[in-house]
This record gives sequence, structure tokens and C-alpha cells, in this order.
Amino acid sequence: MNVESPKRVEKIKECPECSSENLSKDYGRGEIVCEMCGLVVDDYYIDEGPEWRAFDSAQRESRARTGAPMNYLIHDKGLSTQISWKNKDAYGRTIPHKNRGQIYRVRKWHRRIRISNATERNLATALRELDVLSSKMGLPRSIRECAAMIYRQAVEKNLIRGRSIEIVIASSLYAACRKCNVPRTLTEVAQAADSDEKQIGRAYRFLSRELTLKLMPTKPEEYIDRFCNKLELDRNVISRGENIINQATDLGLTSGKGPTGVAAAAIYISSILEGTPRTQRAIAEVAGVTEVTIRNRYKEIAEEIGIEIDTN
DNA sequence: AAGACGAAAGTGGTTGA
DNA sequence: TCAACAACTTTCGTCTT
Repeated sequence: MNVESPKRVEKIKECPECSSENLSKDYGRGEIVCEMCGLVVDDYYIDEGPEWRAFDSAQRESRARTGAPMNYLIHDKGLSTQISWKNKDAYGRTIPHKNRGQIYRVRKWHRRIRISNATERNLATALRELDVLSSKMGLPRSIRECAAMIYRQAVEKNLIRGRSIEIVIASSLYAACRKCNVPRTLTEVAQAADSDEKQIGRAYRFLSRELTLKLMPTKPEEYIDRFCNKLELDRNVISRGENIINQATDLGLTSGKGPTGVAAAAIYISSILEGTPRTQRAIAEVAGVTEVTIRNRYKEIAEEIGIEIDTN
């Protein structure tokens, strides 16, 4: 862990350029930006004090640090050492001249073994990228490892050629999330990776076909928990929402429909029924769909299930 | 002013010839 | 490779509270 002190030197209160106090924090990028003149006041904004515990995924996400823990998941698991270029032995004694040739050869081979070929080098940078990306998204270790495995397989099968590491890493991560039943939407991954959603999607489809990842289409209820957390809705809404989705699924209302849209509609209905309504817009935003889609879904569902919704 | 509603046109992806 | 198609989005005007 390349950790320096978590306390930043001092808190910056105003923009040095225009002395405005409207500074906004961009956690995704780790920057503090002045809203008046657009100056990036601090581009290494990471820590804002301790985050003690995270009770759920939303909190973890909002509290997580952006930086990359540097050690695990590095291609050689961070276990490598380098032989120093000083001609000293472990006790600091100078190595006699007659042994220098030997030491030199050892060093040379040691380096060559460590990051020998192109694939290993590729893997090294890729896994570093994976680490950055997944900690940005607040994903647990198990998913990183899953993504790393997928990526390794892709490397072994020579599937990366012609695709950028960035894109393949992002799609491996997306696949891993689905495999572990903690789906993130393609949009979310693309935003965090700061790259093109279409490319990631294409790479993902390619990977899943070539590696036969056999991933089922995502089920709407897997989104409910996370969306509800973001909307600060309690357990009752979540379980009622899941209930609604199950009913809708039994009635065949969900097949062919976008899972996020269905989840959003279920949450909408459920939040109203539980007395803690959220606006369509708010739900649409966290779910990554439009209000119109929510409307269409929830009308279908409400009608079939026989739930009446008063909008008064 | 904010939220919900719905019509109409547009978009990107899948399917089948 | 192309066209048809369904799902979803965008946009915009209207209605309600």
C-alpha cells in the first residue's frame, strides 16, 4: 500500500484564482474544481478523513477512496524483489571482483524472469488498471479476482489483440460483476472507466462468446437492493419491490424488457405503497433509464397485478 | 414550480432472409 | 448485407397539485 498520511496538508477553502468559495469535489476524478472559473484547485483529492465502517454498498461507494492499493493482484502477486545494483551483499560488504560476473548474470536473469515477455507485461499493466477501476467503483476483492481470472483467460486465448487493455479490463469487470450476481450497468462501468460504452459492450460480448462465460441475462431483482440504497429507501420497500418483480415475472411481463427498467418500475410502485414515494425522475436517474420507460413498465405491471395507485 | 403523463420521432441492437 | 422490428430514449406540450 503506497499510503501516505491520510490527512491532507490543509483543507483548501477558496479558489486561489478568483477567491470564490464554490469549490466542488469530483470524487470520480479525485479533483477539487472551482465552480466559478473552472480551475482545478487540487488534483489529488482523495482522503477526507477516516471512513470507519460501511454498512451497505452505497455507503461503501461514497466513502471509498479513489486511489489504488498497489499490492495484491499485481501480476506476480507483489512478491517479487529486485536485486540491487550496488555491489554489496546482504551484510553490506563489497562483493569481491571475482564474483561480480556471476552476480551480474543473476541480476540479468532475475529481471528477465520477472517481467519477461510481452504477455506478462501486458498483464501487469492490465491488473493495475483493474485495481484502479474496481476501487473507483467500490467493488469487493472477490470481484476483482474474478475479473482478473477472466482477463487472464482472455490473454491466454489471444483475444486482446486489436482491443485496448482499458476496454478489455472494463468488460472483464462488467462480466465479473454479473457472474457474482452484483450487476453494475454497462453505463456505470463505462463512466468509471471513462471510456466508450459501446466498445466495452462489444468487447464484453466477444469475451463471453469466446470464453463461453454462460451468463444469464441479468435479473431485475438484483438491481433493487442497490437502487433502493441509493434512494435511501428502507428494507420494506426493497422486499416489496422484489415481491412485485416476482409476480411480474410469473406473469411474463419482464421477459424481453430491460432489467433496469423493470427494477425501476417496481421500486416506484413499492415506494408509493410503502408510504415513502420517490419521484420518477429520481428513480430514473439512479437506474439509468428514462422516466418514460418507468411509466410504461409500471403501468403494465400495476395493471396486471391489480395494484391501484392513487396519485393524490 | 414540480411532478406526472403521453404522443411522436429518433436511436442502437437483434434477427432473419 | 440489408431491412424489419421491438425496446428504449429524447423531446415537448399538457395537466394536476
